[in-house]
Amino acid sequence: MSTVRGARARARAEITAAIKEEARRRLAAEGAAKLSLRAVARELGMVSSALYRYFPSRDDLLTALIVDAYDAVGAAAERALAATGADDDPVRRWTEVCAAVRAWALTHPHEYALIYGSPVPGYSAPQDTIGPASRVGHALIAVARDAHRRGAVAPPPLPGALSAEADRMAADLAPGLPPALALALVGVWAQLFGLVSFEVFGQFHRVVEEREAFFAAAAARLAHAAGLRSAPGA
Amino acid sequence: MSTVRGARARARAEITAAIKEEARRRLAAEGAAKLSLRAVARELGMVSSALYRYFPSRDDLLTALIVDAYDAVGAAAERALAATGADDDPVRRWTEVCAAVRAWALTHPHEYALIYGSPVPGYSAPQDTIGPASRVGHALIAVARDAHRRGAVAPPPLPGALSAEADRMAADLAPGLPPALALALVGVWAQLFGLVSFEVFGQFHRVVEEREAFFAAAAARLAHAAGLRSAPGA
DNA sequence: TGTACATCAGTGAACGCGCGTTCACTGATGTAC
DNA sequence: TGTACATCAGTGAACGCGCGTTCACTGATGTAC
Repeated sequence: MSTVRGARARARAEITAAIKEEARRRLAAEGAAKLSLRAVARELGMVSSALYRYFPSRDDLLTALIVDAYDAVGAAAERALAATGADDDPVRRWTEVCAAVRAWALTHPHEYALIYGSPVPGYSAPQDTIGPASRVGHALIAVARDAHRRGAVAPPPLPGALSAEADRMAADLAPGLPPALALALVGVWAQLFGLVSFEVFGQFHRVVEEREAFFAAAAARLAHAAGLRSAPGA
Repeated sequence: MSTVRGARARARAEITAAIKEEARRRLAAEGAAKLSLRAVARELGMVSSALYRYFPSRDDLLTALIVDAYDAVGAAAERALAATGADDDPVRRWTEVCAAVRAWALTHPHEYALIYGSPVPGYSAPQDTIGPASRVGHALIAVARDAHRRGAVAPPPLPGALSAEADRMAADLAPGLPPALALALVGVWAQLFGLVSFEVFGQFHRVVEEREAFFAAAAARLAHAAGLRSAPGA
């Protein structure tokens, strides 16, 4: 039972959490490539070798941070999704999920960079990350699925050369949805993170000033580009 | 005269180039955060202190690499632009510029990461980078400008809340073009790099297989999203 | 054309520093009888 | 309930390593007269 565990297990969970918390702080200060076990230990008042009781190596700590970050942004997207009803206007639901992703990214820029920025060289993400990594995408698919159920989607025409690809995408990611919709969703999913990354990474410096309104408008256009329409009954 | 300079100046230029070349190789191996002057020197058979004759510090070397990378991807975009005529189909021109950016990114992933990935922590880009950084954007604007001249643009409607922002963007970035077009261009510019980054950084792993065709279709949709239309005379 | 001097590239040692990881250890906490 | 033992967290020293940057220096190349 995880709820009725001994003092030792409780202490272990608490210290593991404290290590990750401090590591996130170091991430902000130094970046992922320079994240150092010794610095984390020092800040925590521990000796560096003590961390090896919790994480077998630096890379395992990094992996834990990556999984946590994917989970955090995924949870933010899912909360935004859950805060709207399946019968709400699909375009509005879509933009709210997008806005939640953006808000999380702006408040956690270094964790965002960890998962959507340049890959950390020499580090290759293990299998554990692929589930959490797909949560945002699945929240977007959920919006599209509800819209589709209500007949509020009109996906853009599918180029012939991509019809097999689109079939595969639909089967893998969004079973039951039209292949053209699945293909369009993958495209706008990537484009959404282009908007967020440019804002978080500073490319909008002196280019976009009214960032919130700009993003909201762009996200709504992404919804349309994916084929979502404002539903008749909304 | 830079063409008739002495042996010393010529040697200096050559060695500076060799240092940057080796640094780019190290970038691929270690990533920007871990780029080390000593490793570059070692690989070049020099003593590490000798590099200080060429770059006053590690950060200055990084800056030079960043400027070079922006220039390289900008030049690739401009070549693609120049290879098409102002009277060619705007959507085709657009996708060819986009394809050139993608091709450069795929062949220079680490330099791409340097400029469009997570910012290097502790490093802040100086003024010298902002000119080169805008070259891709300006190539895209050039496509839109020619299309506009021929009446082949129909920018999407401008949300009222963004009309001042759009005016400012047009004045700053694309004088003479309709504000709604300027605003849309900034959005699709960011979205283009979302597509490229997801491919280069591995987010398309097991998601997109037919990457070239997928990208071409997405880029063409971006052109439409910005308001470009296939021109009547094309 | 020849000489004296200034400029510059590159050397090698040294500075003070931080890193990941291992290992034998101490002492406290938990478990089984 | 009490005791013996096993488990575990944390210590501190050590390993071998790499880093950026400074500095006084040597010797070659360029410049001025």
